[in-house]
Amino acid sequence: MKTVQIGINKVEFAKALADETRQKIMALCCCELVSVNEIVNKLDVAQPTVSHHLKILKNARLVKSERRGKQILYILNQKRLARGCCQVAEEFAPNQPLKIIVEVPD
Amino acid sequence: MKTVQIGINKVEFAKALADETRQKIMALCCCELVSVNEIVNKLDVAQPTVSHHLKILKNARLVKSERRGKQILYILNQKRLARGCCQVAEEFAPNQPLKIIVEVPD
DNA sequence: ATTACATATCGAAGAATATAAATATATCAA
DNA sequence: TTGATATATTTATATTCTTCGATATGTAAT
Repeated sequence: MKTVQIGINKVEFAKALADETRQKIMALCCCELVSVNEIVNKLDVAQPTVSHHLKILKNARLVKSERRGKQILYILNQKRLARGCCQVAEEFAPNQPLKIIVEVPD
Repeated sequence: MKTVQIGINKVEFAKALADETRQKIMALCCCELVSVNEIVNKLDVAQPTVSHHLKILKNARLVKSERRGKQILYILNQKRLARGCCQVAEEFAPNQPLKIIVEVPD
């Protein structure tokens, strides 16, 4: 059994979240595949800016992407986001009342 | 009935977490009251730097403080941290498998 | 091959942030 | 009140980050 990736860099994780524009992008792609242009059109920022933020999210593995024709579609990696949040909470708030997190298989 | 404070500013929350030094400080005061000097001595940063970071954490309500004599003691606000994490997860990862968070009263 | 379209990368400018030295404020002890 | 200690604030500097125009790369259609 190989171990692939243990944990998440909490600083990188938090930095990826720490921007208004990136949070807007995350909201847009949290639940469906969206193209870069769709994001550009819905936000008031230039295309290179969106690409830049997507790169940061990609490096933090918070989004996945796939090409469809000329477009590249992005979607949030919900699992990774949730794990990051849990990891931060467990690290810094270990005594919180009692938090039982159950992941039920499909 | 007065409403006091609904939710947490997710950008401010993430920004407060998005620094290596601040995460070290949070780790140091996550579970006990610590003085500024204790933090300074355990980290390799100057005292004004620590005060600066504590102020940011305080503004985000992620730490509480109280004076004891000449010292000011800080402690992480675990509840607020946990709520921030949950709020981020719920906002951006609403479809995560099945996450049951149960808070059991004392 | 050429053109059009979609996205990425480069480079520069400005804004925000982290850091620390110097100084101010507050508390305690003598 | 003076001196010592602890922390905060001010100020300056260096670094990092965000943004966008210009340009490059990649894909599809003709």
